Amino acid sequence: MVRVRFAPSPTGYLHIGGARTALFNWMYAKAQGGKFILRIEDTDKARSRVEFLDEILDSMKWLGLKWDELYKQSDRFDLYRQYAQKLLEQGKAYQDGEAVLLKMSANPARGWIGETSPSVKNKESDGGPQRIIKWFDLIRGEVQFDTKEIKDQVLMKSDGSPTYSFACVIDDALMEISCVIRGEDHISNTPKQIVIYEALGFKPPKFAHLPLILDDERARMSKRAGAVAVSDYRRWGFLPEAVVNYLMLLGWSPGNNQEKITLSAAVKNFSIKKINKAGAVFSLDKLKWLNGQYIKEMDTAKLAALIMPLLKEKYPLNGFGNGQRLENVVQLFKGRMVTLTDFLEWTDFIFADHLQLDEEARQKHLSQDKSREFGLLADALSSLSDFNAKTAEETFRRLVGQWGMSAGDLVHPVRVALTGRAVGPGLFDTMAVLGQHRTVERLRKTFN
RNA sequence: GACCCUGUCGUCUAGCCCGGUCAGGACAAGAGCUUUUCAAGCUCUCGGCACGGGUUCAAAUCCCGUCAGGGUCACCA
Repeated sequence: MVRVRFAPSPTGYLHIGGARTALFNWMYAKAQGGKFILRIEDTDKARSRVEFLDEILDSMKWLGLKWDELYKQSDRFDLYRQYAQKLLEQGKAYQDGEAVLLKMSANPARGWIGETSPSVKNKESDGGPQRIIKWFDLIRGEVQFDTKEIKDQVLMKSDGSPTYSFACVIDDALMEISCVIRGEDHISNTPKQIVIYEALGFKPPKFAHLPLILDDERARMSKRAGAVAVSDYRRWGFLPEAVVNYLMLLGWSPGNNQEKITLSAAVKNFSIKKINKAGAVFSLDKLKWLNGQYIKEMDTAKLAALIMPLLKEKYPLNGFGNGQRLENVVQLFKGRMVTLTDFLEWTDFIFADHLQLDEEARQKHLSQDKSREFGLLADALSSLSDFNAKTAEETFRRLVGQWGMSAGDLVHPVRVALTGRAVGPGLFDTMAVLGQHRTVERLRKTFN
């Protein structure tokens, strides 16, 4: 039975790298028909906070990574104490003040490793029992460390709480984790933990160490390098499907040149052996591109439903009429949005109380007086009994033709007059979405 | 510094295990088409096997070395 776990510590928000670790664990569990376990490593009481726990859980749900079992290490302190006591009694650990340490080197007491593992080659060198610890990493192949690199490790801290490695080993063993999939930054923890497994008499699980996500400087992504919290991406208007899709492509590939791929399709294709060894630089550009693809292909009504709460937040007093009108606006901007928040930025001319005129656009397109044309166009448009993009365009082109102007001569000034900007979607679709009343009104007010 | 991990276009990657297809795709960049603007879309272009030795008829692929980058060295996780 495949059982994997993701073990975040609630001392900060869910990191984008952590999210990818969770994702690979989740995909592996699903691909193997196993269980995905979420374990909260809150042994550091001083740094752990409930707000962070809530945020992590929220982000996991948002990403769609549901867990089968949930544990908190703070509920299990008795367990860790019992195992520490056992090691003490067996002489494999010793006490230093209130802390409990695992015996490893010659000092203060000769190592137990040589005695309990007669099969391995022991070599007396600088005073300590020495051997090579190796494991077959599912991603990296064979990795080995010399025990002389490992010092006596603290198992239980002076305050009675377990250290990371001790709690981690006990939990992974007791929760019957079959494979530990975690970041590359844990490689050097692995031999230390294998030693603890042995001391406890547990069989170590398989290990798979994921490459790290790097920043532009090729260093591990950190808070100071920009956005690392999953919740930041959510707030900026990224879709969970896009974030998940992007993250899975960092260090893994379905192998068929497919870039846009759903979680369920990825699971079908997933193989831990196809995960890369080298760190991957995070590219916001590519994430944005993917997000834009998801938005373009999303059902308009669904997209409108995602945008509605954002609009209500920005314009608390606006009623937004019926859903159909919002859908029309969404339809108009869908093809050009990269994030959900782009929509808010571009549609203020529809939802805000007052039109904001971009100064540069005004100077470029409205500096010449076009009050005669605007007035006649407004009259013609207001007399339309069926006002829509098609009839507005016909009216517009007819007048422009009569005046011997080219369409462009009037299109740009009118766009600025209606939207406040020089750029935007097609003018007649914009008019349709703005509505007859406001279109006419803005045309009449522009030069008066 | 010690130990460990890694090295294919600027970036993410396919290919590597089982040597032989102009080293394929995507993002970004550049050009064009389309067009009432900006995007989008479509087409094209640019650009890479870190370096040096081997092995071999043949090396991105196998072996060795060098260099470069990263990670870890807590009573933090």
